[in-house]
Amino acid sequence: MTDFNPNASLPAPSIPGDALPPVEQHAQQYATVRNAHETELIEDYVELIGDLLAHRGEARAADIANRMAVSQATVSKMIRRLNELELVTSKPYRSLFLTEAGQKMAETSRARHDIVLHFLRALGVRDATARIDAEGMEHHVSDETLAIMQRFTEQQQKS
Amino acid sequence: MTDFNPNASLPAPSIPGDALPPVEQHAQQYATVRNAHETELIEDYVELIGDLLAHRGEARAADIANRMAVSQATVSKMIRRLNELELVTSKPYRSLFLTEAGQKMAETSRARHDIVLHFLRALGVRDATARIDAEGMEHHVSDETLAIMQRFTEQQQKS
DNA sequence: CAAACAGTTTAGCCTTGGCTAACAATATTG
DNA sequence: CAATATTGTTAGCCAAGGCTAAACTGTTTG
Repeated sequence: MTDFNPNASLPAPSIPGDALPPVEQHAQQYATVRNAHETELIEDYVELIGDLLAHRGEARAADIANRMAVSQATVSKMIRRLNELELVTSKPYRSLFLTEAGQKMAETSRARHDIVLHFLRALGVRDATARIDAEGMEHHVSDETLAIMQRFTEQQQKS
Repeated sequence: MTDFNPNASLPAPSIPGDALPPVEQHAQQYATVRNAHETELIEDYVELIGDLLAHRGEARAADIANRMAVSQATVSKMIRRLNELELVTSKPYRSLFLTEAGQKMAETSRARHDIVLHFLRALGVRDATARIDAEGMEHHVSDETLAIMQRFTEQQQKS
């Protein structure tokens, strides 16, 4: 460590208490995030398919492509994966449907999503912003935090 | 739409107000998330490098690999990208340093991260959980929400 | 000061999740 | 009912972000 350090001055360790977490814990944080990323897209698809079925009665690849702002080819490929994972059933040129497992996942995702969305609104975030943030955040909120968010929202509504 | 619909009954549209958002808005949500994903890892690296420099005086590939729970090869490849993006400077086999742009990004990320972390703690989330959640959430929280979180945390501390 | 160890880089592989272009099937409509 | 429009699929491309194995550099130490 005899290197000249051009960053030596800033950013200064703002708060002494904010030292680096121990390596194992730090590693755990990143690993958890990476893990979430793997399932996140799958969940988004399943959740959207569930919503389309609930609100429209059918879920077509074209709708998904439009709503996700993604090409139909991408959706088609993804549907194959969802099939392999046994989350959806699909006949070519027909609406998609969710398997048992798919429905369970859709409900869980939807519930998560709603809790986060309602929480953000209860906090005072504008609706459009809340929707965007919720979409990104939902996969990274632990059950513990989720429970707290729900409680907060309920309390807010009472007053 | 003459298909038999095995999912017709559930999940029922729980709240009438929770209809699907208009296509453009919906698409915007997903696009924003996809966009965040592209920069997210970069920001994590830069933020971590900044932290290592601040707390340890140097940032070596091996430390990053350990803290991110990722192979050194992966870090090495990533550092090449960060170099191309002119966020870090590196001489082979020497500690990394941040460029101007890198420092700015590190500070912004750090600030974001801290706001989310302190907010979660103020909400009542346990420290270990808050750290994990913050790591995942930080890239998906809009400036608007961030401001609200900060205000909330301050209020909480006053009482 | 040579050998061993630690740290770094490179090469080459894999999967994911995008894309476009070309083709195939279904639906709509003149 | 044929032509056209819409929708879905396939093939083949790309970049990102992982990995292991092997080669190389630098440091430490017997």
